[in-house]
Amino acid sequence: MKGIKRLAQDLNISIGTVSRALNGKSDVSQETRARVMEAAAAMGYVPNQAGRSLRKGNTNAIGFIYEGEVGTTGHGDTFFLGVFSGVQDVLSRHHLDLVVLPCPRDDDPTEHVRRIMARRMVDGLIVSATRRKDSRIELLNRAGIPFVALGRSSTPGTYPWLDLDFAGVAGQATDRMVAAGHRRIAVAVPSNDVNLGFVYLEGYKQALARHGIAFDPELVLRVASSEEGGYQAGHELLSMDNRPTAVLLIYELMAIGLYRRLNEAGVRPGRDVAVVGFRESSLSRFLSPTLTSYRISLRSVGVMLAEALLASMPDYAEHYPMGLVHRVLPLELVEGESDTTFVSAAGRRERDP
Amino acid sequence: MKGIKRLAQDLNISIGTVSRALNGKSDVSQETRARVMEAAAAMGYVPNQAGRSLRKGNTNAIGFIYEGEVGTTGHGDTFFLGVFSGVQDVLSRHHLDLVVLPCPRDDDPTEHVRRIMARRMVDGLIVSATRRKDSRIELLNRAGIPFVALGRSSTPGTYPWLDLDFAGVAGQATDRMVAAGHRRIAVAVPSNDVNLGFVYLEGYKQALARHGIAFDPELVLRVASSEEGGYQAGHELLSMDNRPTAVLLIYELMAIGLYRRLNEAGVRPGRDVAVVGFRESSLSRFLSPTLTSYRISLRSVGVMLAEALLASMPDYAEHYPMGLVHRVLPLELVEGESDTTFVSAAGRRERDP
DNA sequence: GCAGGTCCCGTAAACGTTTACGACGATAAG
DNA sequence: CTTATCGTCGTAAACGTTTACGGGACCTGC
Repeated sequence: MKGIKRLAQDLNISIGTVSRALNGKSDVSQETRARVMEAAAAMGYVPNQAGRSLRKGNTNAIGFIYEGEVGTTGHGDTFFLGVFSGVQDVLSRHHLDLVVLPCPRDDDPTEHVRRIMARRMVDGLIVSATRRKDSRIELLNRAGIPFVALGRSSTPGTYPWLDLDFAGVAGQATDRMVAAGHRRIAVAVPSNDVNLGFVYLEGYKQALARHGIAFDPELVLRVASSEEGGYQAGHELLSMDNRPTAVLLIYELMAIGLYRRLNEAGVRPGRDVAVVGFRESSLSRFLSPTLTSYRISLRSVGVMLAEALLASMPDYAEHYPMGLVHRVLPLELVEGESDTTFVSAAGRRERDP
Repeated sequence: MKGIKRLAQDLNISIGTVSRALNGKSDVSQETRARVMEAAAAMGYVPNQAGRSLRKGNTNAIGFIYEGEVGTTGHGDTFFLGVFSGVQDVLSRHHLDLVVLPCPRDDDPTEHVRRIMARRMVDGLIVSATRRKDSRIELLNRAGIPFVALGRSSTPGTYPWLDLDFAGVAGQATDRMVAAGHRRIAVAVPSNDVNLGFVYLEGYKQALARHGIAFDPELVLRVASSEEGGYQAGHELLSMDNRPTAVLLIYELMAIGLYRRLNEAGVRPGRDVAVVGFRESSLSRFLSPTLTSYRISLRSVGVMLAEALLASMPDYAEHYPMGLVHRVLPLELVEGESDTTFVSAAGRRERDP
């Protein structure tokens, strides 16, 4: 005999009472509750999840959907572990498990979500790398499964989402470059249709418009969000006849490849070309020149994602009275040498034409 | 009405027959089997996992235990996503899910495993970052839960494990350095008691012994496996009175910090100091100088981990007739500039003392 | 015509929980 | 003393599946 039945037998109590005692229901005396708790602790009793799920219709698990393929997410491969960590911090407080559900690379993302839903293996979902028009969101909306999106989408519906302020950051970075005297500013964005690339480009365009600079499509470098992509971006940069004097990277890791390509060509990053990147890690300050970048704590992103999700789930909403979360998270500027050195150089160039 | 019952009702068949048809049991006619299959596909029936788990006593899920904290694993934070990807590739073929179970950072790892086992939420486990003496393994061994360890451990028991050949790699790298004329070779290993650090150091020591070079404990740099740790290693290196001419890094990412620290001091990596690192990513070849490193496909590590685990699980062993896996995976040398340039420099130094 | 075998299929129990419902005793109110 | 109220607890059904068991229909060979 196992589980709650064993516990009940040992204590000469009915299993119903044991269950009520463990779940903190009101109709059980203080004394028996104490006895049950003690006995449960003694035998290391942990409720069987399958039995509970079957009866209650939930699973005590939250799914995290991402795409395992490097470079397709617009983040590269170091992004998610930090986020997982934050998500798990919150979930563990509620005895919820994190189920990571990478979309197999030969599978259609929409079909992936459909299967997950059908199996009813999670109570809620975190879906990342949202596309500009995302049929997964449509699907989840119709199904009524609680979920939160990391990254906005133009797909309508009342669901919580979080996003990094890539528009703002692209705008600020552009402002910063313009203020330093740059006129031709290149921008490296993911080559796929992930939404953040679009958002990022918008911020860049609007900033250009503010400063009366015409948008030149040639300056948009569509590459992978990796070292490789950075190298590629450097390559394209160097091959332009009217070479840009600054370049914005959407992902920090790209700086490694970009630096290399520029150095190969004898072009010094931070001096001949200003570089700005995004995303947290200690990487930026160990590059040479140190990278000016916009930082955000990935763990905190994970924490907020989890909180936004729980806030939208009836069973947990009381702990997270934040309603429907639509939040754009700001990033923090960390000045490095990769563009500040250039400021004077650009200034000089401006001063004596 | 839902699930299999609904299906049975629609077809005027008993639910038992429907279940048998779906599960490919023998005692069901070809005709009814076809009808059931068709109807199931039509209504998009997917068996309820909770019901099935309760009855069968399994969960169709595999857990992956790792420690979320950056720097404590000996790998840093980009390691696992690649491995996950490979694991998932194999699991999805068997309709198994991957449940990622990061050990909360304020939690005891052993207690973490104990809880997971008690909840019976997975059919098998992959446990990473094994310690030299690992009580988690002891626990799992006693409980008889199928698991595979990534990284050997001195804890006894008959369980499958995989390991990267850090001993061999440290030995080869040392040989290589000695052949290039180096005598004082520093080595950077994780500051915690993760087993691979120990293994790595052993390979290094044995290689030294082969060449008749005395082991100098001062040359062992115990730092975090991160950019930061690399910087720290560089710092310690520079502060030595009799400075080593070569340094082995256990983790590629450390090279970034090391390079920076050396450059700050006007010491050129690859020329004044030879550097060798480990682990796959495109990082190595985008550093300057390109890093000589030992490479392995993380995805393939994941694939092998999953296969080794399934081979030890009765229900899946038939597909993976490999028995109990004890395998040390070799890494492949990728020559870069970070030590080859030095070969001649060291040679010169050797030649005219 | 009868024993034995084969092929399908239905019945019902079981997995471990939660929870609606009712029962019991004790106490309080009338 | 009766009746209502309250606090506590046991009973049993339900969640969706799988599977051991048995039974009916049909065929075979004597």
